[in-house]
Amino acid sequence: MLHQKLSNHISCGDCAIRHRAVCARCDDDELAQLEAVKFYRSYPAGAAVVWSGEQMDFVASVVSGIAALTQTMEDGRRQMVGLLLPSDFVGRPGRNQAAYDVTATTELVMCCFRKKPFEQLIVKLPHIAHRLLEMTLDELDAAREWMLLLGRKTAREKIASFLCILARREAALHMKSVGSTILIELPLTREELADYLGLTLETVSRQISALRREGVLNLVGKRGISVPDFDALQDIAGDDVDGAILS
Amino acid sequence: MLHQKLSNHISCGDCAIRHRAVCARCDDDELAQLEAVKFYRSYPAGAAVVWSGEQMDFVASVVSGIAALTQTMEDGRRQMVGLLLPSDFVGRPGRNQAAYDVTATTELVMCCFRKKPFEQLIVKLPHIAHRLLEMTLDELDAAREWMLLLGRKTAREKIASFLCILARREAALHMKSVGSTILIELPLTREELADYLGLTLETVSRQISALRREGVLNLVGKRGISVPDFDALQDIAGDDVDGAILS
DNA sequence: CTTTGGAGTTGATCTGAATCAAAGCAAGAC
DNA sequence: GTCTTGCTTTGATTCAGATCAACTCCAAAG
Repeated sequence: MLHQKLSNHISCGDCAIRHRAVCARCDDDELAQLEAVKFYRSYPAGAAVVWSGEQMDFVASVVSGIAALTQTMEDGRRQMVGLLLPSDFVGRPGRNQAAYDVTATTELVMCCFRKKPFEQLIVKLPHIAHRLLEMTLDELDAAREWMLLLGRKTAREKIASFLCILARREAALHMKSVGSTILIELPLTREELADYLGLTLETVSRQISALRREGVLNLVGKRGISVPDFDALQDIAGDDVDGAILS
Repeated sequence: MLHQKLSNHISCGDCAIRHRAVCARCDDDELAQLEAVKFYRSYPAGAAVVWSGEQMDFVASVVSGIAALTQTMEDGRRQMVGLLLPSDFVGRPGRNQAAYDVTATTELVMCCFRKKPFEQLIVKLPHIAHRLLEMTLDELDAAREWMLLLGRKTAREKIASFLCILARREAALHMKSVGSTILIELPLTREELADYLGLTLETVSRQISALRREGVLNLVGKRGISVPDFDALQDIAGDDVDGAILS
């Protein structure tokens, strides 16, 4: 990695961007500058953050909760093009209009920076630009992985792939190995899932049911899914596992 | 834009990256440093530049010709995830292995930089990182546009969308308005087109034939396509035209 | 010239996912 | 309690695009 491994050596605790996106190398003075243009916003589940084409005078980092980027065609067909998890970045420096609909799919807290001063800071503090580049490249890789899913995978594989991603994340968060049973909390409704995977909500429901019948997963309420055998799921996902890149 | 509008104030003429990707703000000394780690490579149409997972000790910029990024599943299903046009950037600073198969779809010339020294230059010359960020964000937007195409558009719309992109590019290159008849030279075979659009080559062929029968386009040889009425094509593509973002 | 082979087209058939339609199920409102 | 209401599941049917299979075209090789 260009950047030293992310660390929490700056104690602040409440704002992901200070930890991850921006500040791993900030000194106190620089931090103070960021601090000056920072503010928080929170949204209830389902709320819109901005609509595509609207003025957007801030950039932001997700602190907690999950936000979705979606594109919509005139006739109503929708495609989710990004899922923003804590520490992910929203908004494009140098652009004034939102390029996508941004909505909160769960309760959401974002740490925002007014755009003008943030852009000035990018120029003044080169390591912020580096970190942004690093993050953008990661998003680009994720988007390309998703293109393979959208273009070539079957409904069954799409569902399995998505659950695999959530499961890996879950395992990483709790520092557990992916061996034992993993409990996933779906952050999306069936319809949102369909919009993410390029399917209809009926197909999503059917495929989840099919996997349940086969014992690959168990439903825990409506949003919970437990995966007893992660390898089986990964197998169904059809992912090119050796494609894991070591940075 | 973060960066001042791209200009050719540095006269070199033979290398896109010096014009566009990197050097719009370089002074002579900085240019010399870039020059020292630069070399050219050319590939015939169809040649592989690198395979996914291989060691890749350089980054590069396309000078002329077109390269494709593709992902492949174990069973052979392929999805193209990027089309690199002149001045586009290949390779990720900080990563040693290629993440995708990179192949030349036409005769291709690339301007390469050895990776280690290039990475040092990124740190030393902040505006290079800015320009890379700018380019990566553009690619991310393009990828997300493509996700909508792959997930939600019909075969007919996919073909029309792709031709629209080529036509717009063609019109921009020749500084012509998109009003009159545009002649497009397809840089891909039907099979590559299918891999790009998430279709089979038969469907691609059928849809092109259908558009020809309807008079939306004319075939000129095998690779040439003329579009008498660009608006009609754009209409079929179903693009959200008002989504055009002003930077 | 003929042969060969790669690229493209076209046709017949099949199938996975969409569409249309009807229940089921839980949580909150009243 | 029972009535909404939003989300989800399930079933029947349809259809766009995949698959399988010929066939055409053209350029390069012999």
